[in-house]
Amino acid sequence: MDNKSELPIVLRAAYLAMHRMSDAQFSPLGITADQFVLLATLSRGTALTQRELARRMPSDPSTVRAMLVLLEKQGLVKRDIHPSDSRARTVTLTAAGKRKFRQLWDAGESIRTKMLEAIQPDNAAELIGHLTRLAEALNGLSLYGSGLSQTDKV
Amino acid sequence: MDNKSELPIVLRAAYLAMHRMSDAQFSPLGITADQFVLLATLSRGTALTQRELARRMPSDPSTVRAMLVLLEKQGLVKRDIHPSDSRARTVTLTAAGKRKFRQLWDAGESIRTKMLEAIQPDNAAELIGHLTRLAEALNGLSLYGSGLSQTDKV
DNA sequence: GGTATTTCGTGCGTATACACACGACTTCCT
DNA sequence: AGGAAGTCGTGTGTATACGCACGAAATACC
Repeated sequence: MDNKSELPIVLRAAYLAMHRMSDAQFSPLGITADQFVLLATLSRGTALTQRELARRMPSDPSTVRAMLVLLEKQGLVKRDIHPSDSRARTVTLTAAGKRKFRQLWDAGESIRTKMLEAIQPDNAAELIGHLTRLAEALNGLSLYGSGLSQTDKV
Repeated sequence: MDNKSELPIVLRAAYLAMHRMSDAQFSPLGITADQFVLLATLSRGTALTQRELARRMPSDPSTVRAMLVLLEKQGLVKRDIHPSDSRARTVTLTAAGKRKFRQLWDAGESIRTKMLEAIQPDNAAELIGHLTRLAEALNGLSLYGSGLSQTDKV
């Protein structure tokens, strides 16, 4: 099988493996891998709208809503009405949410370390570059460069 | 954000982008991205059991079962009782399944090309190697302590 | 200003992903 | 042989992922 055919397969395999391991690692804390991504995204941006949160994850707005409902039940996030746009709702981490995220971050350290070691740390920057370009090409737009409110670090 | 923290994020972004794009591309043919993976796996192995099929995808046996039920309804796969093990069922592509897979393969060519171009073809082998090692490391990762649980399948 | 368009969140439907438990069957061990 | 242990497929439950359609509200346009 040539490279062109194999690339999608190994990309899928690597992601699913990471996802499974993350789910298992976070499970004792009552959080899924995807919920961790949401919390992490929230921890880096304040009072995001659901739409903007979905764009940054990246994920679908209706998926994000379902996740927020569950996280709200656990008291980890809070949804308020947007101050200037009554259609929108702003999402923020609660104190419990921030605390939980710190625990999750620590719990995930072993996975991040394992990943970095697997590819040899020297290759990380390059791999990240490739994956980023891959995502950009497939999305047809830049993940970090285009459009909307772009107020934080890149 | 350092490399260690960013790698999981871009891996996720790249996979989801590929998955979304594939779903959109295959949708006119009535097939999902994951169903394509299943059909592709079947096209490379004859009379696999559901378990073996799940292992190769890789995916969960119960997920594979649900997918097979749908694909069977479409007449693309066939499930027979295993000749020597009455617990198991062997799965094969029907003629319609093979035909559909060829169409899907062609329909997916543009995505594979786009992916290869995004990373520059010269880097493909290296990227594949990194992702493969990533998946292997994560699949063999023990949750408790420094593990020695090994995946020792063929 | 008033209307057309766009955007936001919601709700619904389908398909994955995986854990877990269960019954049926096979294999292993003695 | 016969019981114990492992394996296969099934069924159920929860959480994503995403498309689509809806009502409400903001924005654009004339």
